[in-house]
Amino acid sequence: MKYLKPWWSDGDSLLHLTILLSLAGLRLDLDLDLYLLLPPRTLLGDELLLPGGPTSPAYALSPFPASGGWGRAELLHPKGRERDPVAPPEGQLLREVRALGVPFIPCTRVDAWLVHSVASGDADGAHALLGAAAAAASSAGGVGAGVNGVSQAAPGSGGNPRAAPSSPLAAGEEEKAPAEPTAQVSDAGGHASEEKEVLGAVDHSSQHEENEQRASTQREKSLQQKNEDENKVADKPAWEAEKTTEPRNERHRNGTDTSFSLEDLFQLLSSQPENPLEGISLGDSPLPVSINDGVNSPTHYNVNFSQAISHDVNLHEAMLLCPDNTFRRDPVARTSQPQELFLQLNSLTNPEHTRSGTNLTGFLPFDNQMRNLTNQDLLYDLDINIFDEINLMSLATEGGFDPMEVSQLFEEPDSDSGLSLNSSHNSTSVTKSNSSHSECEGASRSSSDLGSLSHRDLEGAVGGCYPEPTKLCHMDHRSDSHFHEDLAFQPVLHNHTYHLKPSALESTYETFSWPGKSQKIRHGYLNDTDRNLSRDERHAKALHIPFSVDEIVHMPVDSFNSMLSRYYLTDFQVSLIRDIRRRGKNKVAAQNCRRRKLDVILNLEDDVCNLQAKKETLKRERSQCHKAINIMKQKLHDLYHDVFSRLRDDEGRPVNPNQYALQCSLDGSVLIVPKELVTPGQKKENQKGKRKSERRN
DNA sequence: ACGACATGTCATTCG
DNA sequence: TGCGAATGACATGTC
Repeated sequence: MKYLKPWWSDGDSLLHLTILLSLAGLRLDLDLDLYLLLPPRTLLGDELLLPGGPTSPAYALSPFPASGGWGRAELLHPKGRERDPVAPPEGQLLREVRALGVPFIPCTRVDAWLVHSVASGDADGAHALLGAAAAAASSAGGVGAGVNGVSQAAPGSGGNPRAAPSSPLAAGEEEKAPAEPTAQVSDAGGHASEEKEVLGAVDHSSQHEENEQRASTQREKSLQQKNEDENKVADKPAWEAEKTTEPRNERHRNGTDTSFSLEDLFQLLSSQPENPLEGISLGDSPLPVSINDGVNSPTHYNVNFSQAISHDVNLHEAMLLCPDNTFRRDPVARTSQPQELFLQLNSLTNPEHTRSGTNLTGFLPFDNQMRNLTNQDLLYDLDINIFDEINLMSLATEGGFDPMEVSQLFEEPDSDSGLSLNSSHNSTSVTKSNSSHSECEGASRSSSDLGSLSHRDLEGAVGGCYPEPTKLCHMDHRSDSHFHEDLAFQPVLHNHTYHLKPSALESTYETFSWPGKSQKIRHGYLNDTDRNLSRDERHAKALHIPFSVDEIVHMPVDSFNSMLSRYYLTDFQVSLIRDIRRRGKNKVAAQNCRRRKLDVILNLEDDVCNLQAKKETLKRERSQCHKAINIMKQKLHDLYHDVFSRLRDDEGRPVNPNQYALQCSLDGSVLIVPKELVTPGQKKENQKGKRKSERRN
């Protein structure tokens, strides 16, 4: 446990709760479900306890921290509300919310949590959550000056909360004055020192025990101060603050107004459609809050929502896979989002009012609205895009895709359905997260279905979320509604895809055409991931073929045929799979063929070289042989003449070599034979040798 | 702009 | 007859 020492120590006003959320930390932990339970009448001087809080405040808000603590960020009530080191059941948490009458701040994904609550049957808890929201909305009077003041009070953020990590440090100078009873709005000057202190308290785990003791002591002190302030506030009705004509921000600045309605909060939220929290500067001073959730009696306390609320926590951004969602990116759309979000909230609480055009100020009491709600209403209205994605997924798995539909889908550049090639991947990740889903108490009655899927098989599949054959067959027999209900929990589960780059969904718009010679992929629409995929891989992905291309191509024919028979595949999918297999095999064959051809060419070239070398060698050998032969012949010729020069006839005269020849007999004897008697062959040889010797001479 | 080269694909043949 | 391998021919992308 870590105690965050408050940066106000005057203790004469209601507590200005500022939870310093590290923007960077939140960006890194966007899947954290953050709830801020802000106990009423928490006094200034109370210490902020972040159960299970590790080193980072943002991380400490995780509902499932590694330490096992219950990641609620709450103020320890001076009256001694004991922290609960053990994670309470979800329903208990919701009941606590309702019992306390405190608002929940829709940080990161509390709305997703709401879906989870509804889906898990905890309608009461969902109502409690919605109650606070609806109560705030019901009193909405438009975006007031206070809201604007808050929004304008974030010069350091530059309108981009992500770009202003230092904005919490840039809170107003006025807040440094301990005499200020309440924090001022619009002071973007800095809680620098305070935050440093807080962060320091968090980071130095070695001082943990010391901090805890100090916290305990200070809680006792603050308890007295809080009771005093509580009495002061109790004397001032909540509506009184509303009566004043003084601009809210001015009132805040002057410290004369210590109330801040949840309406203000939701006006802030609704004024920022893209990110309900975007316009709230971390440097904003605490806003006095007057809470009336429509269920419990009004309570008053001050919180610094500006710092308690995190950025980058819009449900659409956190849950859906639409990083390039025009809903968020389009500046024009942004301007229209406040009402849209508000209307969504309205429709959430009472769809009929929305349809009938009830304005924002015409809300029925929350309880009346909520009684008319069903879980399906809630699920439907929470985010229709989720079901768009689900429907398309089920279409792929159950009915297959019509080529024209697929083509139309992919060629629609303005499509904002969220269904994309990446979304299918996303579905995979969502499916994988069912394990964590099942960890949630009462999470889902169908989690076992999806949770039983083989991840190993899914990982290799091109199409993303596909079960094993037997599981798929089972799923096919389920009703659509059931299937959708299962998948409806996806947004509630941890979805880590919102860090995708805006280009991640560009592949959605890839031109899809059936394989053909004239086909040309418009790579401009492909993201880096899909650009690396082959055409067949993209097609298989688009048609949600539940096998990887490698499997399709390299699988033995028997396994391949049995696989096709085991899966419910459309003719279109089967045709594509067979084409993929054919093309894949032919591609390999072509590669092998070219490799062999190249090898043959190389071998032939080697043969040529070898033969040429051999030819040269033979030439040399032949030349050497000729030389040797000539030498021998010359020696024979010389010997011949030498022999004749020594020969004498019977009369002692030299023998004429032109008239006689030497002839070797078989027994080794040498005879002098007249040339007339020499055989023709011997004669020719003798003549040849004679001519050669003459030429040589 | 052009050619060389690599690669994928189709059509066809062959075993 | 079906299938896979092999291969020529063509198209396309890249350098």
